Amino acid sequence: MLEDLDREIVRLLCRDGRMSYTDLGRATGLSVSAVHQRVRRLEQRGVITAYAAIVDAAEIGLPLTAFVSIKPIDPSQPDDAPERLRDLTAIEACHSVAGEESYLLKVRVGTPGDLESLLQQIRAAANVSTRTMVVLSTPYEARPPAI
Amino acid sequence: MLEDLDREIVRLLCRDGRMSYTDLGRATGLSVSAVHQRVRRLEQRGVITAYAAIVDAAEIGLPLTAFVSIKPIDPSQPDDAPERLRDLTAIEACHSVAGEESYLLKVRVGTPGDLESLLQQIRAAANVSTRTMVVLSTPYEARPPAI
DNA sequence: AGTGAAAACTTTGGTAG
DNA sequence: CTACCAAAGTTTTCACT
Repeated sequence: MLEDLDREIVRLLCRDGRMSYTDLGRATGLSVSAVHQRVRRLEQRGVITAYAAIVDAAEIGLPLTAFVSIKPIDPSQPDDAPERLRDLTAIEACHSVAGEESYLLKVRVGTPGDLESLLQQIRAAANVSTRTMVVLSTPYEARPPAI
Repeated sequence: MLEDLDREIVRLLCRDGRMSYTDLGRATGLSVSAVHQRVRRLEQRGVITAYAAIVDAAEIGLPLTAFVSIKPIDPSQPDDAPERLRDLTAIEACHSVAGEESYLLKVRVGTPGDLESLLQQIRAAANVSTRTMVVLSTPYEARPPAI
């Protein structure tokens, strides 16, 4: 699926997305231009999809995280909940899941009041019922994959 | 909580973690050194905690994502599940949650067989029962916060 | 696929407004 | 806090293997 050198490059960039090609070259035993070419290929193939700063949500005014699972109220309607919810930027992720409920959303807001109004918006926009798991603390998150 | 300029810098770096200080300066109207200093301060204050490449999990051999909620079998025992589970690198995130269950884990594995053995390891390591929501597809994920 | 080298650009630290 | 400068380092492209 992925060659050893590429795996190692991806592994390093998951741990430090700003690592320089010089350092990647040193770490992999490749020249700067060889690493550069491999990284570009990984980006083009869609293995690496983006680079991002990881931020402490509480520090940017979003101290309240929750997981919201949703269930259609009328299961005969077409299921386009992800598109209907796309503009609610408090929703960080939307996963289609097997089981009782149809989607699991991860949301981040500032206050319980914000969560309440977000849930109302979700229910109205997607015609769904919601079940909410409020996050009390996050021992760890966004750990790099074991590759 | 966070000044307008800092908010804008954080916003830009969440969208492109490899953006140069030169470009951040252009985007914010600051000089390179002013941006540089602000970014360093944001890192030191713990607002920006890391930079990471975002990777397509399927492309690196982890096509199966699941959310596993866990409940202690013996609620009188001390609750140190996060530490007991820390070495299971297939666990990407661990959130303490309000409600029926005590933690919600996000896990990534290669195959259903890997998920089965991971669940056994989770139950054995933390003395918990598990409930698993298998992810069928992910319309979106890791969207940058709305700040 | 890989290397090495040159030009353009970025980072970083000092100094000063 | 911000700006400017200059040295050191990095990125990017290209010719060659």
